[in-house]
Amino acid sequence: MNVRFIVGVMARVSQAHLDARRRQIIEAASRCFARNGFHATSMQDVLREAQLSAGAVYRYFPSKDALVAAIAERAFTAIRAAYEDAANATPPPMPDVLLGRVLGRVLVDTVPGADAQTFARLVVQVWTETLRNDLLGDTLREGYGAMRRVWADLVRAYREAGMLDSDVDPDDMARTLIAAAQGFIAQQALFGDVRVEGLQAGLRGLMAMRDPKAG
Amino acid sequence: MNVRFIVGVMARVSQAHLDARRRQIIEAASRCFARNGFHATSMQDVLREAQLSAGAVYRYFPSKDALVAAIAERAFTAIRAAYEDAANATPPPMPDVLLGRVLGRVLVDTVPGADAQTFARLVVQVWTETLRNDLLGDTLREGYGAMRRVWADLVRAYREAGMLDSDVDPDDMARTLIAAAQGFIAQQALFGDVRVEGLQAGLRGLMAMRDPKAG
DNA sequence: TTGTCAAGAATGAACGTTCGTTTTATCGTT
DNA sequence: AACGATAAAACGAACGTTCATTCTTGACAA
Repeated sequence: MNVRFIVGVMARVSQAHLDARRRQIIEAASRCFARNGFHATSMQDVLREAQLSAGAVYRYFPSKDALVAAIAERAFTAIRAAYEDAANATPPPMPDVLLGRVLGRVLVDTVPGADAQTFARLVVQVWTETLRNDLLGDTLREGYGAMRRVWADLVRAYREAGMLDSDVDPDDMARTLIAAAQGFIAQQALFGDVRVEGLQAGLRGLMAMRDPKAG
Repeated sequence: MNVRFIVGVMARVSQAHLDARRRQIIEAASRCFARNGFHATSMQDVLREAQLSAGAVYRYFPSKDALVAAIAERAFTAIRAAYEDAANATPPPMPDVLLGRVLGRVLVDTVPGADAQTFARLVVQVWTETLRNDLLGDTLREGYGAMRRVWADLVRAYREAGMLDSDVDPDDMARTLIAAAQGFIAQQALFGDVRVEGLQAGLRGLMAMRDPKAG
């Protein structure tokens, strides 16, 4: 018995070909899913978009669910990286700069092939899928929890640097900043006419507010 | 010939009964759709949840799409009313109070039968449906545009009252406030452990920030 | 008040279609 | 020639919807 039977025989096409096919499928499916959602998109739709047959696609992904999971994980990874990179900057940038970096990276850099709105739509579709897929839900909650902790540390750094005149709970403020980012992504998905600079201006406006009735 | 043949005979059951049935179907379907989304929920699921037969449901709604549309419109109406009521208060409340009123009303008052997370999940599902249903998409964009105008006026009122030390574009700031609300709804849907008071604290934290490098 | 009856309300099995997936045949590379 | 990669047809299952039928309601005659 040849050892190659254990480790597998050489593939008939190059690894680069296999990788390219896989990416071709994922990108075509992403476009379909962003457009119509995971469940209103049929495998036939994906096959047509990828210009591939059923047999070809099912060689790379064992099921539609696996394809959905792969695409969701891809989105998770991109978003989490963007959030963490932005938070790692020292000294901590002001919220408008911080969110600008996160959203600039998420909506522009992560998907070179697709436009920002397509990716934003995919993100919203992934949100809904996490509501019914416990595995995806756990992944999302885990990532969100980690992000909240990192950003809460950032809020503490604001206070220590004298940039924040308030004893606000760092976790509350982290959640609020993340909510602003999520809302921006939702608007990008739903309306498509948003600019990161607009959100940044709005945040600076909020930071410039004061209550005349307060001390 | 009796005149009743012209205006139609009396209904065999009371209008109250018909209204109750219709509400029963809508609420059962809302629970299903919030749980699994519009397309991963089968009519059989809805029938089971409503404890009704197919024929009964199809007497009240001509198709699944019509049921989806009715539920989406219902969510639109509730949300738009919450936003506009909050903005009509004079003098304009600070953003934390404003968003607290919107979200308190949207997530608590609008759906007495369902809990806040169920309604939030339904809202996110409606978002994704507007991406593929042009009719719903137009309704959403129309409502969002109206909301932006109302809230931009509110930002102008802030400035005139001396509560906002910035020449920020009112529309940018309106979008940002709405984004915060949308992000909160997303978090309520996805994680379910959010409190409106937390968002309000976070907004007050943002308003208490200042850049030591700036003038 | 009670009994009768037409019509509306509700049922659930069955329909045609489309789904995700599998199987079979062909192509292309080594 | 051999075998993996792809195409294309075909599969059972599940979908939304329909329809022949049964149940229920309420007006009206007695």
